Amino acid sequence: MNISQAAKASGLATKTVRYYADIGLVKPAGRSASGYRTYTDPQVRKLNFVRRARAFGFSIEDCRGLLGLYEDHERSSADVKHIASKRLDDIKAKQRELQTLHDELAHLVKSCRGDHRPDCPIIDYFG
Amino acid sequence: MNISQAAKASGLATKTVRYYADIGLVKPAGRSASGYRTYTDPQVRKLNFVRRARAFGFSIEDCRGLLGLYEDHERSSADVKHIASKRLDDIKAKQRELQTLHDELAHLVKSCRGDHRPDCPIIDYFG
DNA sequence: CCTAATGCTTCCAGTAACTGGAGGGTCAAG
DNA sequence: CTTGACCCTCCAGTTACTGGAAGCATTAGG
Repeated sequence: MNISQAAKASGLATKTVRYYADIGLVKPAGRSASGYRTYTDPQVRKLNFVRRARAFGFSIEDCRGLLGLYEDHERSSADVKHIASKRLDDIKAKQRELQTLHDELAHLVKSCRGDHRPDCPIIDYFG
Repeated sequence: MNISQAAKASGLATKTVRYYADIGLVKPAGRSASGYRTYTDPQVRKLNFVRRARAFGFSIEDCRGLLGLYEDHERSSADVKHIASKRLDDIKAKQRELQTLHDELAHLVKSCRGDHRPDCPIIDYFG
Protein backbone atom coordinates (compact mmCIF):
# COMPACT_ATOMS: atom_id res chain seq x y z
CA MET A 1 0.00 0.00 0.00
CA ASN A 2 1.03 3.61 -0.51
CA ILE A 3 1.90 6.03 2.23
CA SER A 4 -1.52 7.62 2.59
CA GLN A 5 -3.12 4.19 2.99
CA ALA A 6 -0.61 3.32 5.67
CA ALA A 7 -1.22 6.65 7.34
CA LYS A 8 -4.95 6.12 7.41
CA ALA A 9 -4.57 2.53 8.63
CA SER A 10 -2.33 3.66 11.48
CA GLY A 11 -4.15 6.83 12.40
CA LEU A 12 -1.16 9.04 11.66
CA ALA A 13 -0.74 11.97 9.28
CA THR A 14 0.94 11.18 5.99
CA LYS A 15 3.60 13.75 6.80
CA THR A 16 4.28 11.99 10.07
CA VAL A 17 4.68 8.61 8.43
CA ARG A 18 7.12 10.13 5.98
CA TYR A 19 8.94 11.76 8.85
CA TYR A 20 9.22 8.43 10.68
CA ALA A 21 10.63 6.92 7.52
CA ASP A 22 13.16 9.76 7.21
CA ILE A 23 14.47 9.31 10.74
CA GLY A 24 14.54 5.54 10.34
CA LEU A 25 11.94 4.85 13.01
CA VAL A 26 9.55 2.93 10.78
CA LYS A 27 10.97 2.30 7.35
CA PRO A 28 8.67 1.42 4.46
CA ALA A 29 8.71 -2.16 3.20
CA GLY A 30 10.25 -0.84 0.00
CA ARG A 31 9.86 1.55 -2.88
CA SER A 32 7.85 1.24 -6.05
CA ALA A 33 9.52 1.57 -9.45
CA SER A 34 8.63 5.26 -9.43
CA GLY A 35 10.00 5.83 -5.96
CA TYR A 36 6.78 5.63 -3.93
CA ARG A 37 7.16 4.25 -0.41
CA THR A 38 5.31 0.96 -0.06
CA TYR A 39 3.96 -0.34 3.24
CA THR A 40 2.71 -3.74 4.32
CA ASP A 41 1.00 -4.99 7.47
CA PRO A 42 4.09 -5.29 9.68
CA GLN A 43 4.97 -1.65 9.05
CA VAL A 44 1.42 -0.55 9.73
CA ARG A 45 1.53 -2.44 13.03
CA LYS A 46 4.73 -0.64 13.94
CA LEU A 47 3.20 2.71 13.03
CA ASN A 48 0.25 1.94 15.24
CA PHE A 49 2.59 0.89 18.02
CA VAL A 50 4.46 4.18 17.77
CA ARG A 51 1.24 6.16 17.70
CA ARG A 52 0.09 4.57 20.94
CA ALA A 53 3.48 4.97 22.61
CA ARG A 54 3.65 8.61 21.51
CA ALA A 55 0.19 9.16 23.01
CA PHE A 56 1.73 8.16 26.33
CA GLY A 57 4.37 10.81 25.83
CA PHE A 58 7.28 8.51 25.06
CA SER A 59 9.95 10.32 23.09
CA ILE A 60 10.89 9.20 19.60
CA GLU A 61 14.08 7.71 21.02
CA ASP A 62 12.08 5.81 23.62
CA CYS A 63 9.79 4.62 20.84
CA ARG A 64 12.83 3.38 18.99
CA GLY A 65 13.80 1.35 22.02
CA LEU A 66 10.27 0.09 22.59
CA LEU A 67 9.91 -0.89 18.95
CA GLY A 68 13.12 -2.85 19.22
CA LEU A 69 11.73 -4.71 22.22
CA TYR A 70 8.40 -5.19 20.46
CA GLU A 71 10.22 -6.88 17.60
CA ASP A 72 12.51 -8.86 19.85
CA HIS A 73 10.73 -11.98 21.02
CA GLU A 74 13.70 -12.80 23.24
CA ARG A 75 13.25 -9.56 25.14
CA SER A 76 13.16 -9.24 28.90
CA SER A 77 10.02 -7.58 30.18
CA ALA A 78 12.34 -5.86 32.66
CA ASP A 79 13.71 -3.75 29.82
CA VAL A 80 10.24 -2.64 28.81
CA LYS A 81 9.31 -1.96 32.40
CA HIS A 82 12.44 0.12 32.85
CA ILE A 83 11.57 2.46 30.00
CA ALA A 84 7.95 2.70 31.07
CA SER A 85 8.90 3.37 34.69
CA LYS A 86 11.12 6.25 33.67
CA ARG A 87 8.25 7.74 31.72
CA LEU A 88 5.95 7.23 34.68
CA ASP A 89 8.39 9.02 36.94
CA ASP A 90 8.53 11.91 34.49
CA ILE A 91 4.75 12.07 34.49
CA LYS A 92 4.66 12.11 38.27
CA ALA A 93 7.26 14.87 38.42
CA LYS A 94 5.29 16.91 35.91
CA GLN A 95 2.14 16.35 37.91
CA ARG A 96 3.76 17.65 41.08
CA GLU A 97 5.07 20.68 39.22
CA LEU A 98 1.69 21.41 37.69
CA GLN A 99 -0.05 20.97 41.02
CA THR A 100 2.14 23.65 42.57
CA LEU A 101 1.62 25.98 39.65
CA HIS A 102 -2.09 25.31 39.70
CA ASP A 103 -2.48 26.03 43.38
CA GLU A 104 -0.49 29.24 43.31
CA LEU A 105 -2.04 30.56 40.14
CA ALA A 106 -5.56 29.58 41.17
CA HIS A 107 -5.06 31.50 44.39
CA LEU A 108 -3.87 34.56 42.52
CA VAL A 109 -6.65 34.43 39.96
CA LYS A 110 -9.23 33.99 42.67
CA SER A 111 -7.99 36.99 44.61
CA CYS A 112 -7.98 39.24 41.56
CA ARG A 113 -11.18 41.20 41.28
CA GLY A 114 -10.99 41.33 37.51
CA ASP A 115 -12.69 44.67 37.08
CA HIS A 116 -11.75 47.99 35.47
CA ARG A 117 -9.44 49.01 38.32
CA PRO A 118 -5.66 48.58 37.95
CA ASP A 119 -4.73 47.00 41.26
CA CYS A 120 -4.09 43.33 40.81
CA PRO A 121 -2.48 40.72 43.07
CA ILE A 122 -1.22 38.80 40.01
CA ILE A 123 0.80 41.75 38.78
CA ASP A 124 1.91 42.45 42.35
CA TYR A 125 3.14 38.90 42.70
CA PHE A 126 5.12 38.99 39.46
CA GLY A 127 6.45 42.54 39.79
CA MET B 1 25.23 47.91 34.37
CA ASN B 2 26.36 45.41 31.75
CA ILE B 3 24.38 42.43 30.58
CA SER B 4 25.94 39.86 32.90
CA GLN B 5 25.20 42.06 35.91
CA ALA B 6 21.60 42.41 34.80
CA ALA B 7 21.42 38.66 34.24
CA LYS B 8 22.71 37.94 37.71
CA ALA B 9 20.39 40.52 39.28
CA SER B 10 17.38 39.02 37.55
CA GLY B 11 18.28 35.37 37.92
CA LEU B 12 18.40 34.75 34.18
CA ALA B 13 21.16 33.47 31.94
CA THR B 14 23.10 36.11 30.04
CA LYS B 15 22.10 34.41 26.81
CA THR B 16 18.46 34.66 27.82
CA VAL B 17 18.69 38.36 28.57
CA ARG B 18 20.29 38.93 25.18
CA TYR B 19 17.56 36.83 23.59
CA TYR B 20 14.87 38.90 25.29
CA ALA B 21 16.56 42.02 23.95
CA ASP B 22 16.68 40.55 20.44
CA ILE B 23 12.97 39.75 20.38
CA GLY B 24 12.12 43.12 21.88
CA LEU B 25 10.67 41.72 25.09
CA VAL B 26 12.97 43.59 27.46
CA LYS B 27 15.17 46.09 25.69
CA PRO B 28 18.30 47.41 27.37
CA ALA B 29 18.29 50.99 28.63
CA GLY B 30 20.82 51.81 25.95
CA ARG B 31 24.20 50.96 24.51
CA SER B 32 27.66 52.00 25.64
CA ALA B 33 30.03 53.76 23.27
CA SER B 34 31.50 50.39 22.37
CA GLY B 35 28.14 48.80 21.74
CA TYR B 36 27.61 47.03 25.07
CA ARG B 37 24.01 46.74 26.21
CA THR B 38 23.43 48.76 29.37
CA TYR B 39 20.73 47.96 31.91
CA THR B 40 19.25 49.94 34.77
CA ASP B 41 16.83 49.08 37.57
CA PRO B 42 13.59 49.33 35.57
CA GLN B 43 14.89 46.81 33.03
CA VAL B 44 16.07 44.48 35.77
CA ARG B 45 12.61 44.64 37.32
CA LYS B 46 11.08 43.71 33.98
CA LEU B 47 13.50 40.82 33.59
CA ASN B 48 12.54 39.59 37.02
CA PHE B 49 8.89 39.95 36.12
CA VAL B 50 9.37 37.87 33.01
CA ARG B 51 11.34 35.23 34.90
CA ARG B 52 8.51 34.80 37.39
CA ALA B 53 5.83 34.77 34.70
CA ARG B 54 7.81 32.21 32.68
CA ALA B 55 8.08 30.04 35.79
CA PHE B 56 4.28 29.88 35.71
CA GLY B 57 4.48 28.67 32.14
CA PHE B 58 3.27 31.83 30.45
CA SER B 59 4.47 31.99 26.85
CA ILE B 60 6.74 34.77 25.68
CA GLU B 61 3.77 36.38 23.95
CA ASP B 62 1.75 36.22 27.15
CA CYS B 63 4.70 37.75 28.97
CA ARG B 64 4.70 40.54 26.44
CA GLY B 65 1.06 41.21 27.21
CA LEU B 66 1.59 40.96 30.97
CA LEU B 67 4.59 43.29 30.82
CA GLY B 68 2.48 45.80 28.96
CA LEU B 69 -0.13 45.63 31.70
CA TYR B 70 2.57 45.78 34.36
CA GLU B 71 3.79 49.02 32.86
CA ASP B 72 0.32 50.42 32.30
CA HIS B 73 -0.95 51.97 35.49
CA GLU B 74 -4.30 52.59 33.82
CA ARG B 75 -4.76 48.87 33.21
CA SER B 76 -7.86 46.93 34.08
CA SER B 77 -7.21 44.01 36.39
CA ALA B 78 -9.75 42.16 34.24
CA ASP B 79 -7.20 42.04 31.42
CA VAL B 80 -4.60 40.50 33.69
CA LYS B 81 -7.11 38.05 35.07
CA HIS B 82 -8.11 37.06 31.56
CA ILE B 83 -4.57 36.07 30.58
CA ALA B 84 -3.99 34.29 33.88
CA SER B 85 -7.27 32.42 33.65
CA LYS B 86 -6.41 31.13 30.22
CA ARG B 87 -3.12 29.84 31.56
CA LEU B 88 -4.90 28.27 34.52
CA ASP B 89 -7.30 26.51 32.15
CA ASP B 90 -4.35 25.17 30.18
CA ILE B 91 -2.79 23.91 33.39
CA LYS B 92 -6.01 22.19 34.38
CA ALA B 93 -6.35 20.58 30.97
CA LYS B 94 -2.78 19.34 31.16
CA GLN B 95 -3.43 17.99 34.63
CA ARG B 96 -6.42 16.00 33.45
CA GLU B 97 -4.42 14.64 30.55
CA LEU B 98 -1.51 13.67 32.78
CA GLN B 99 -3.84 12.05 35.29
CA THR B 100 -5.25 9.78 32.60
CA LEU B 101 -1.79 8.92 31.32
CA HIS B 102 -0.55 8.33 34.83
CA ASP B 103 -3.37 5.99 35.76
CA GLU B 104 -3.13 3.92 32.60
CA LEU B 105 0.63 3.73 32.58
CA ALA B 106 0.85 3.01 36.31
CA HIS B 107 -1.54 0.14 35.82
CA LEU B 108 0.53 -1.27 32.97
CA VAL B 109 3.81 -0.89 34.81
CA LYS B 110 2.36 -2.52 37.90
CA SER B 111 1.08 -5.49 35.97
CA CYS B 112 4.42 -6.07 34.21
CA ARG B 113 6.53 -8.59 36.04
CA GLY B 114 9.75 -7.00 34.89
CA ASP B 115 11.83 -10.13 34.77
CA HIS B 116 13.82 -11.95 32.10
CA ARG B 117 10.75 -13.35 30.38
CA PRO B 118 9.44 -11.66 27.22
CA ASP B 119 5.72 -11.50 27.91
CA CYS B 120 4.74 -7.99 28.87
CA PRO B 121 1.38 -6.28 29.19
CA ILE B 122 2.91 -2.95 28.21
CA ILE B 123 4.07 -4.27 24.86
CA ASP B 124 0.77 -6.09 24.45
CA TYR B 125 -1.10 -2.86 25.05
CA PHE B 126 0.92 -0.89 22.50
CA GLY B 127 1.19 -3.60 19.87
C1' DC C 1 53.13 49.55 28.54
C1' DC C 2 52.22 44.92 27.18
C1' DT C 3 49.77 40.88 27.71
C1' DA C 4 46.50 37.57 29.17
C1' DA C 5 42.06 36.77 30.73
C1' DT C 6 37.57 38.04 30.83
C1' DG C 7 33.52 40.07 28.85
C1' DC C 8 31.03 41.84 25.23
C1' DT C 9 29.38 41.69 20.30
C1' DT C 10 27.08 39.27 16.11
C1' DC C 11 25.71 35.38 13.64
C1' DC C 12 24.87 30.42 12.83
C1' DA C 13 23.33 25.95 14.23
C1' DG C 14 20.84 22.78 16.98
C1' DT C 15 17.14 21.21 20.09
C1' DA C 16 11.72 17.89 19.48
C1' DA C 17 8.65 16.36 16.62
C1' DC C 18 6.52 17.52 13.46
C1' DT C 19 3.76 20.80 9.90
C1' DG C 20 3.09 23.62 5.78
C1' DG C 21 4.30 24.75 1.35
C1' DA C 22 6.81 25.06 -3.15
C1' DG C 23 8.04 22.79 -7.27
C1' DG C 24 7.69 18.87 -9.85
C1' DG C 25 7.05 13.76 -11.22
C1' DT C 26 3.32 9.73 -11.47
C1' DC C 27 -0.93 7.38 -12.09
C1' DA C 28 -5.80 6.20 -13.09
C1' DA C 29 -10.03 7.76 -15.10
C1' DG C 30 -12.68 9.69 -18.68
C1' DC D 1 -4.71 13.59 -23.71
C1' DT D 2 -5.92 16.01 -20.00
C1' DT D 3 -7.34 16.47 -15.32
C1' DG D 4 -7.01 15.66 -10.61
C1' DA D 5 -5.34 13.10 -6.97
C1' DC D 6 -1.24 11.17 -5.40
C1' DC D 7 3.58 10.96 -4.58
C1' DC D 8 8.39 12.81 -4.27
C1' DT D 9 12.25 16.00 -2.19
C1' DC D 10 13.75 19.96 0.02
C1' DC D 11 13.24 24.14 2.78
C1' DA D 12 11.26 26.95 6.35
C1' DG D 13 8.86 27.65 10.57
C1' DT D 14 7.31 26.37 15.17
C1' DT D 15 9.12 27.45 21.06
C1' DA D 16 12.42 29.41 23.87
C1' DC D 17 16.31 29.24 24.31
C1' DT D 18 21.55 27.25 24.32
C1' DG D 19 26.21 26.41 22.55
C1' DG D 20 29.84 27.82 19.86
C1' DA D 21 32.89 30.52 16.65
C1' DA D 22 35.12 34.76 15.30
C1' DG D 23 36.33 39.04 16.70
C1' DC D 24 36.37 43.73 19.43
C1' DA D 25 36.65 45.93 24.43
C1' DT D 26 38.03 46.22 28.99
C1' DT D 27 40.71 45.32 32.90
C1' DA D 28 44.14 43.35 36.13
C1' DG D 29 48.82 41.87 36.68
C1' DG D 30 53.76 42.20 35.92
